[in-house]
Amino acid sequence: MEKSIRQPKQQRSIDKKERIIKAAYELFSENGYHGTVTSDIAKRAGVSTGIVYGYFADKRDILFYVLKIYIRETATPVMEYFTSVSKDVSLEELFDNIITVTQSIHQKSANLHNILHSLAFVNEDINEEFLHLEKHITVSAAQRLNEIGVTTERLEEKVHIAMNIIQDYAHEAIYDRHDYIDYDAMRKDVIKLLVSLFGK
Amino acid sequence: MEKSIRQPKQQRSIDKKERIIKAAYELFSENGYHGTVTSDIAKRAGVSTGIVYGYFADKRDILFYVLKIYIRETATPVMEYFTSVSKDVSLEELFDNIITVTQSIHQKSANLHNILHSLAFVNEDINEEFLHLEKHITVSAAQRLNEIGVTTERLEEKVHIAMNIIQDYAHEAIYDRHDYIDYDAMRKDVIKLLVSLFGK
Amino acid sequence: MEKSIRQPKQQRSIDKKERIIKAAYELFSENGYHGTVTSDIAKRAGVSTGIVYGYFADKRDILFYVLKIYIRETATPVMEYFTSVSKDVSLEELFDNIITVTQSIHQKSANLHNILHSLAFVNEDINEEFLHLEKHITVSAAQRLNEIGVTTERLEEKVHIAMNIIQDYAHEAIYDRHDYIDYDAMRKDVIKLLVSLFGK
Amino acid sequence: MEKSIRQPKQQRSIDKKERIIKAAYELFSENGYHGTVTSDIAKRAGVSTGIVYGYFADKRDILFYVLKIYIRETATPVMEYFTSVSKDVSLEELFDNIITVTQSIHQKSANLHNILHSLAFVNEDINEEFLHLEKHITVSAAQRLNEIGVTTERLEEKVHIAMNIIQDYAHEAIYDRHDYIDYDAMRKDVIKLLVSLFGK
DNA sequence: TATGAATGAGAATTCATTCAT
DNA sequence: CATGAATGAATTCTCATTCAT
Repeated sequence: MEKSIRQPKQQRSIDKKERIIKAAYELFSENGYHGTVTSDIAKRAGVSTGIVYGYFADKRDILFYVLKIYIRETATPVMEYFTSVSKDVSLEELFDNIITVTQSIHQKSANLHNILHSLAFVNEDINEEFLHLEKHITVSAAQRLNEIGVTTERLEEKVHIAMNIIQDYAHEAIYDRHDYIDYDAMRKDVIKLLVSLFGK
Repeated sequence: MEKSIRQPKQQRSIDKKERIIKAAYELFSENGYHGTVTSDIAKRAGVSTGIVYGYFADKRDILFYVLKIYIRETATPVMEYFTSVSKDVSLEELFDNIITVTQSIHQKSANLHNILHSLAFVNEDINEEFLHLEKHITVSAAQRLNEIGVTTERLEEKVHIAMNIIQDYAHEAIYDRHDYIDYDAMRKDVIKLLVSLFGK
Repeated sequence: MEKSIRQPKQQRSIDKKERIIKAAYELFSENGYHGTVTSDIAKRAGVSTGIVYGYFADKRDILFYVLKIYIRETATPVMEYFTSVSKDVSLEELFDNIITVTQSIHQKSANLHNILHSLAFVNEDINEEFLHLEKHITVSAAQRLNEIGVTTERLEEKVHIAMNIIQDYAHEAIYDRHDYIDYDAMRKDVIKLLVSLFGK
Repeated sequence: MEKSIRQPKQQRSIDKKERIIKAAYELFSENGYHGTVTSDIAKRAGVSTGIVYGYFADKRDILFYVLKIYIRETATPVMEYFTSVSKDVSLEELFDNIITVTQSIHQKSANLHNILHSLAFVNEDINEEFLHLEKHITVSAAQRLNEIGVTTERLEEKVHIAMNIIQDYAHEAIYDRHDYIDYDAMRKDVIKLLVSLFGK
């Protein structure tokens, strides 16, 4: 007796499915996965509890869709910047812009970032998805850097390091807010460091 | 109706409290906070379910103690290394050793690391604790680096950056295991980068 | 706010109502009443969920119609045999044939038989229907046996007993399949017993 | 993370487990399995909903225990009668007594009988249990009849037939209550028939 | 102090039935 | 008449916390 998940064809239904995902996205960000109950998702989406299970197999399935949105939102802006950037951009400018983009992403979803990452430990599917995302970004970024003239060895390893540095900075600058840290000064150090990472 | 949490004076009681914390530490690492039920903590600690609430206000309180242990275990080895290291150590050697130490820490508690960090979003107390830890390490490390002869400006900002790089590397090297990444080569890049961060 | 159940006049509608009953019949047989969900009935009938409630008051109402079909299918073949059988048939042959007929009925609806009977306990209407069916068969059979020359006293009581024996045998022979029972030999015993029940 | 079902050692606990089974027994009899909700079982047993799942894996597990009680209650009195009866009892008396015993059993659990039997169609475990019960009774009864001097062939087949006749009679006499049937007269016919089944 | 059985509020999920289109 | 998405009450089961012993 298989459970059939509605495949929304009508625009109205698509809207509804997306409203549910959006509501879950917000609530997971605010209260975590375990701190969010399905009926609240439904309520915020403006639908009944029942219909949630018309669109999703279970609560975890909703999480999975949220994860996909998160990944899309995370990856897209950086990728777009990479593809749009001129080949003779300076490394300083390149990283400065990437940090800006990354920060704006973090602004809206840094909570979710950690929540999803911590779930990745318990859930193999989520972990897979993150690994895949990282690979995608790393490979693309490495290729693009190469086109831009970065010819250093072990480009992928360096991209990984760079990604981490950028994300950590973006994260810190938004959240941690240690009062003894000057985040603007720190940003300059970060950029200088990144340049030295890829420079000769 | 005041709820009095036992302040264990007897050694037996101290042992018991610590056994509970240890059991929780392990189970939270293995299954996450929400994947761990209190009775299992009690069982692993070899005590009754009820007595857990003699030593802790509630489940979250246990988490808090686990966090403290985690922080102690995380901070101590690095701090110890710093205080024991000779003043004329090279930056390469210094960072190489710190990475080694950090990796051995992550080896046993990387799961918990993320679990705790994701809970920090929902729980202000936990967040405070992490901020405090970071400050402590940053300040101490900066001071020690200064003694060693690192005289660069904005030392604390740089220490922050360095901490992040080291932790990310340790984390990646243990978990992510992308097959297209050579983690030993990456390590060399990381060290070089750290040296360039603090070097002139 | 009267809920009006459609009285289908159009042939198309009659078909549809019957398709629903048929689908329910099949699904109740396969999965029981509680194991069948209305939307599956609709799906198998090739109609929408909603229209089911155009033809039936509620799920129980469908069951009631299924019951009627079941009763018709159960009673008809035996009754037909009785009316068609020659007056000078031997009791052996008579019962042998009735067993054959009963078995072919059970073949297709023995599951439903039990499912309906167990629901009869909870639902008075269903119980009534069964009592009525039994009465109908008993009276008709008794009369026919009389015509055939069976003149024993308390014919109706004996018919009841006979009905039970035949149904149990048919049921056992199809389902129970104890490996220590020889069902063909058993059948001979049953027939002999039935003959002795009505014989002098 | 296995779910541990309490194995009650204390008498108090045993009482409680049995109270739950008893409550379920009654409620299943009254309203069927699907018509009974777990919280009602708890309520009637005078316990909390939660503790029910301390003693039973799930609702179906309770059913299984009820089934075992039912089977014990059903089998025991007949078996006891068989073992206690004198070897030179007449078949008339033997069957008369068995009918009496069977009737008293049905008096209290005829509803449950059908409810369980209908669940047996959907649940293989329950079906197994019933087959096993039938085999047990059949074999024991056949053996005992043999000791009493019944030497007819195919004894087990005949015992099966007899069991069915007796149970149907007991059931009818209690429930059906067709007004055109004289159940006392019917009883005499049943006994005569049973005697003729085993007699020479 | 210690036990572990007991509590009961709360969470996920289902499904008969309704209703907007 | 027909559709099938939507509703929401009801149900099973869990687990942090309490309490009788």
